[in-house]
Amino acid sequence: MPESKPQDKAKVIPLNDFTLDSRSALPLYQQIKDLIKRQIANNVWRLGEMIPSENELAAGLQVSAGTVKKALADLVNEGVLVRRQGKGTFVARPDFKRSFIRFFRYGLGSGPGALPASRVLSCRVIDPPAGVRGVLNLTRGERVIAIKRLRLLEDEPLMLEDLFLPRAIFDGFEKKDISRELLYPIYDAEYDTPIVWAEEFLEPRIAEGEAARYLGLKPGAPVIFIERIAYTLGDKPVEFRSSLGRGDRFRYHIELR
Amino acid sequence: MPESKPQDKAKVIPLNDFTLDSRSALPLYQQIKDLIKRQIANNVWRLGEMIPSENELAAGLQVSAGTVKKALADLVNEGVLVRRQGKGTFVARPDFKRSFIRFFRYGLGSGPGALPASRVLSCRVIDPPAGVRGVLNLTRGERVIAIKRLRLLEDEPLMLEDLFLPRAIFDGFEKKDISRELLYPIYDAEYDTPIVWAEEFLEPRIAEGEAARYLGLKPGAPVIFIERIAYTLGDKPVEFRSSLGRGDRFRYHIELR
DNA sequence: AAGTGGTCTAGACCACCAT
DNA sequence: TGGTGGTCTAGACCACTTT
Repeated sequence: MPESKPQDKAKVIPLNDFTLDSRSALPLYQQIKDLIKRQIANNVWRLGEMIPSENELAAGLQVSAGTVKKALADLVNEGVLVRRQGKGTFVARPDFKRSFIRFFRYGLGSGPGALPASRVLSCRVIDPPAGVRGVLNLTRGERVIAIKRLRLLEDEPLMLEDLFLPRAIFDGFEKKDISRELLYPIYDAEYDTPIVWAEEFLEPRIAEGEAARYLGLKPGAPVIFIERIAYTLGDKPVEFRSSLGRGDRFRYHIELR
Repeated sequence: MPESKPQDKAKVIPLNDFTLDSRSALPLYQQIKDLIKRQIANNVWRLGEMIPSENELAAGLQVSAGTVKKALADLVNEGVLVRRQGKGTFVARPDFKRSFIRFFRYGLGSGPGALPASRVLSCRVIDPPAGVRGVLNLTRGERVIAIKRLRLLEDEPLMLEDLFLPRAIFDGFEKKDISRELLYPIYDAEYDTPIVWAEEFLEPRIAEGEAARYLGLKPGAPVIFIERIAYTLGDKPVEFRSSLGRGDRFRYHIELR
């Protein structure tokens, strides 16, 4: 999915509502950063889309190009924007490079680029467990789509995953075939719910019962327990996953600087 | 340990050997960044010390202040430098905020700020195991100081740690009392070997035998296996640790953006 | 008061990309 | 060719720290 054109060709930059306060304690470039983040959070400038150019912003906001540059550079650094010489400035798509699930060793040769296939084990609309209701901020009585799937690579099981989605947002999702599809592009394209960021939690556990069977492990073997909460615009949680991964295929790496 | 004064009061900025090439393909600010990193790697500008001011650098290198600013801002962003208004620019000390060992839940209330005490179980000079020799780049026959210690908080065992140090660098270290000291400041102050960065690897395992006993776990309980390689200036590895941590006290968190 | 970094301006010139 | 971002300059003024 390549990036889109700038919004319309009209020169109407939708910055009308915004004016910068030069007497504010907040530096101008900070106000500009906040403004841009707000435009993104309000889905005025959407993921992957081009935003107004440096010059347009500077003119529209009545500040110097250098000040806009500083704001944009900061946001590039924070991973919010991407700039490409000759083309423009775009709202970044998060890439999840550091996600735990990228740190499962894959079979021979295939590095952490190959993506696991998945076998859906069950898919139902249910009343959420209390923990899930809390995490997803659901109202009492609101139901969720619950999907259990086994992710494998080269026919070897990697992870067993439980996925919970609010039905209010993802109605009908349970009827889709997701065994070969990436989920987040579907959320974005078909449910207008881009995933903007996520957090993950990891702890070690022991394989037991049904889970051990699915993963092809003896009970008592080490596994990694991962929880992920994924957020859409406005920091609204819209997906909860909890996964068990085979310990013998997992090794996480960080650099400390 | 506060930061030091600028090197001498003489205005002799040790940049004599360096000239920037304005015709180079590399932008000036990149050349400046490289130069500064080289000064740090060669221990000319030491950890925590002040480096020449923006104006001095600009004058010494015959570039505009803005260009120097850009280089310094980048290095601040990379965690190499710290700038303080009114005071100066300093070589940063790495803080290891994301280290795995910071993600052990501590006893009631005490967040990840409290530091575990340690009980040294053994401390000897030995011939290194093959793996350790490889990691530390040791010559054949070179010996290492091997320390095994139990780290605990509020008298509860947290981690069991094996530590390997090249004797050529840390001669005499084995005689120190390290049960209440942080190690890296000792490396820096007493062995002139500052730790500049490190990498860590994590995988889930099962507690067994002696390790289980030390950790107060039943055999078969989940544990976290962590390896750390710590590097001094010039990316030279000078410490190797491998640790086993109680799984029930560990939970790691990341944000994906 | 003198020195530091932090913000901001108003230019210039270049490299890259689309047309 | 015209528009984009990338680099660089030479200033100005401010806020903070130290002496």
